[in-house]
Amino acid sequence: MFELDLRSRKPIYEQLVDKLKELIINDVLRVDEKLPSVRTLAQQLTINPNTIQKAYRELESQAYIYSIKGKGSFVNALAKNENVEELEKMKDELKKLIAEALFLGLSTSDLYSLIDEVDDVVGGGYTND
Amino acid sequence: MFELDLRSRKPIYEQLVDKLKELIINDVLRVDEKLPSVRTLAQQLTINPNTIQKAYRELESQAYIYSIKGKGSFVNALAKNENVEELEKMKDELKKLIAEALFLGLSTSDLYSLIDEVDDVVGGGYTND
DNA sequence: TAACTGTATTAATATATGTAATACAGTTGT
DNA sequence: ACAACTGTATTACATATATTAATACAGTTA
Repeated sequence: MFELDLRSRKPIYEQLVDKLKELIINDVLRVDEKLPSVRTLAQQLTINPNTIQKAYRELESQAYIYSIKGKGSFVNALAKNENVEELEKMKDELKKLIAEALFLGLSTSDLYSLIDEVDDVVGGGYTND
Repeated sequence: MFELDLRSRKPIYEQLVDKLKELIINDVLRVDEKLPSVRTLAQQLTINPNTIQKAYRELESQAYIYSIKGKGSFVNALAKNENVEELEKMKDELKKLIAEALFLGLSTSDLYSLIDEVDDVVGGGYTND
């Protein structure tokens, strides 16, 4: 399904969260699609089930997935704009990064291009104009 | 000078790096201006000098400051576009965040606005058109 | 020389991360 | 009902990282 860098200083569960978000965002994992079970994925990646669970719990708290005891974990039909808190965090993070990028020499048009580039990839299906 | 959240899960030295970057980027700390000494700042913030040093070392490795033994640490006259490696990292991070932001419901025009907003604050003096 | 700078090292401690083993509860298909 | 699967929780242990502490060395400055 994907690969992890076990030697990275970045915690495994964080890598997992990032990768799964990526798959969900890029529509590789579709709404209501079942994710691998905690134990199955742990076996595939040869890491501990608890670590998977930690990642899933984090994804659930961010409303990317939902879990049902006995059934499994599934991709959430994400309510756009519902997660106001997450969205504000996101904006703050973006501002910081943008300021830093401008400082390092990127131009505003460089940044515009970056947005368009990403928007093309994700299909633009998420914009609410 | 600034405040830290000692209870945060984010390491103190990382908070320090972020805050100091912010001050440098927003021109509060100017080129060649002397930063507080390791020991002074440690005393002001009531944290350990080693923690300050760790932050300063990180800032130095990212070319935001330079340090001279016996004299002090100073804001660097940052060579724009020089730090190619940092810039690529930056772009990758930005792409991830942008994809996530679009997914969470932000529109491309929301993101454009965000860029303009930040650009106004930092004065636009860093764009290389 | 005294008092300041950055830098380095070693040790002790606390917290975070990951593994391991085990248990409990809900679902599904036989 | 049962077996085999799901998520979830707990406890313990090992390891890595973060932080403090004490101390030392080297360069600068008045």
